Amino acid sequence: MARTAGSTGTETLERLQDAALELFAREGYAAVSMRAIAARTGVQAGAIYKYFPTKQDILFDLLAGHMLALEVAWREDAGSELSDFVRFHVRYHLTRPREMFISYMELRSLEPENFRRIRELRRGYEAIPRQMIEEGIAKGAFNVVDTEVTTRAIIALLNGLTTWYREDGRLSLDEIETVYITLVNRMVGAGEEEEENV
Amino acid sequence: MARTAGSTGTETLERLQDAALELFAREGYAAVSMRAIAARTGVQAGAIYKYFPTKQDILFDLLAGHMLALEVAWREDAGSELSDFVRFHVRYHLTRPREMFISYMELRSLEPENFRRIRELRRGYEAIPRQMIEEGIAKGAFNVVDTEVTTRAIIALLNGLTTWYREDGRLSLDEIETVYITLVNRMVGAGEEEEENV
DNA sequence: GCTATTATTAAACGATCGTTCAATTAATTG
DNA sequence: CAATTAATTGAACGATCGTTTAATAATAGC
Repeated sequence: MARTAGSTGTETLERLQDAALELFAREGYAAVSMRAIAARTGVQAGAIYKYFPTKQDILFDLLAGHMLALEVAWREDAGSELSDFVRFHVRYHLTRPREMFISYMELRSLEPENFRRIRELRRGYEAIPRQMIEEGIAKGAFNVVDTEVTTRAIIALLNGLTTWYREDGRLSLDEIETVYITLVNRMVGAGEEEEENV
Repeated sequence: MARTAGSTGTETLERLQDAALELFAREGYAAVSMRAIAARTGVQAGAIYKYFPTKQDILFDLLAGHMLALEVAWREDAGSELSDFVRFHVRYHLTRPREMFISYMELRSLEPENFRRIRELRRGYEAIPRQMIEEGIAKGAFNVVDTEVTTRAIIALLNGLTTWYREDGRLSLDEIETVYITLVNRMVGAGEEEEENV
């Protein structure tokens, strides 16, 4: 009942977050106990409370951290075309499938105030393709039947990656990226001649 | 501690299933207690066990029932075109948003054997658009970059409806249906002239 | 090498979980 | 109207939940 040999705060914190990420992604927030997270980390449940005040905070920190990192990453290599966004989104998320999965799967496990905060971050990020689509339409580069439905459908398509993508699958990241860019270009009715120029 | 006035088995069963459907959709299977389902139905928790041997069976029956009803409904008004399937899928699910939502959200809450059974039903249903896409390609009516990714993307697009559709939203069922048919036609590269003939 | 400080354990808290069951009443049957 | 069956209650079961806390060992600072 005391400090264990070789333990440091930062390392335990990282291990806790990774364990929680893995378990939340696989079994869902509500189905994962603090003891399960602790066991996977190699500590007792009580030790978690040195790092997180509540179980809810573990989830919130994971989601908020992901959304903030996502925005930073976009700002670092942002492009102006919708295809730039699609490429970025696919590439970023396929290398972080667990974060992507819980980020849209566990929204409902957030308490009201936490939910509102993550939803705002989400809206900010989704405003990027939304604006690109609207500008493309305004410039006459795109041709869509309904802006709102098309935008939502494209966002759903991109988020839907989480439901079928498996890291060990036969499909390469490059291949998925290329196909998704083509699909989105077609959905917005981008000029047919250069449609395949991805 | 006895039978209540006016109670019948079939009505209580229906009320239990509706309560479970609503709660599972809103809070998630793991976060819903038997007592919560009972309270919404207007009975005590113990009464549920006259109708379901375990909590897991409530979920399984809901998912299996939905998948079977879905297949029956398709067989009743099946078409041969991909757009027929899209129309059917959108229309069927938008009138049953809770069933649609838990059917793909709560797969992971199923115990292994139950999961396998529902996954098989799901594969059977998703084989319908898959085959339509493959046939369209074989006939030269469709033009896709990658059959597998395109098929998965279209299925994800259709299932993604659950993530943003709200019954009280401003968008009409007809409007969403029409846009989705156009989007899918574009994704598969259906002949441009008649693309908009939905 | 002593002293803080940090990290952790192990036990315990009350609450809630899924589930069981004997008792009991309402409805049905003959 | 009596006997049977169907439906439900309410209490209880042990297990597990998130969380708290006192004790204590390992580390870091001087």
